[in-house]
Amino acid sequence: MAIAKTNEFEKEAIYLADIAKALSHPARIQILKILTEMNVCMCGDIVELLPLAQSTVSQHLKELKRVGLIKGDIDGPKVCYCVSPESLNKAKKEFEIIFNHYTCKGAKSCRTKKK
Amino acid sequence: MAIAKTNEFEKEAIYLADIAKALSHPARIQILKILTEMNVCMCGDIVELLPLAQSTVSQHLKELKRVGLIKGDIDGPKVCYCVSPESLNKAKKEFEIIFNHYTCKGAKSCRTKKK
DNA sequence: ATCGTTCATCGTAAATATACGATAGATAAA
DNA sequence: TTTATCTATCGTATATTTACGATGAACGAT
Repeated sequence: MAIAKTNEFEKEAIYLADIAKALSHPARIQILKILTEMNVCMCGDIVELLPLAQSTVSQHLKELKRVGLIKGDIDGPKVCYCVSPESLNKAKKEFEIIFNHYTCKGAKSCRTKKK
Repeated sequence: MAIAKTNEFEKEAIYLADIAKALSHPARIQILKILTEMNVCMCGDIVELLPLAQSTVSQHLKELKRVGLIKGDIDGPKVCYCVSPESLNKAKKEFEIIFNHYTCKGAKSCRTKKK
């Protein structure tokens, strides 16, 4: 990537991009779905539901944990995963801000301003 | 990436992940913001507002175009970019579905089911 | 026809992401 | 203590992303 310029952008943009990155793989979207639909949260259960190896699923879980969207409680040899309602709510609100902001104002097409 | 397993996931998850990927870089978040705040849409304007070379900005614009979040109208030697309200709205609704779905149901913590 | 402007694309380099098997650590059960 | 189970991490291979400069294509203006 040559030299990452990540730090030269706006804080809000960096936060949103980071959440979006965590959501940018189908496996991670499905993991979020699984974690809420079943309230069983074991890694092994998820592995059975996805076409991926255990180690790969573990990596995806780690990425979701990194941004705080899920939590993992150690329960003996198992780890019990669940979504974090707080951070999911925060992300929801942040995304609403861009989406609403942009959809409200952005209706004017380029075509209209051709001089 | 070894062999991409992208096609073995659910359709909705693939779509959402793809939109999220397009939003997963601060530059692209800021581009969306710029395109709606100013209704001037030239690539050159955006280049001046971001710490990136023209060719890099062009690549980011291409990615946003790929998923349909923005459109580019050719206007002589210039290209006039603007957001696509329709596809932005669609993305907004899809994200609401996961976020609402997940935040409504997912409140139960792992801790509660320890047997 | 030539020049300047605007933008996309090409070529390339380096960083990240994705995926797997193998292994290690932690705990429950025997 | 030994064994089985569950998960994280390591090492590794390959694909993708990010970034830049250079070049090329399209157009307006001279």
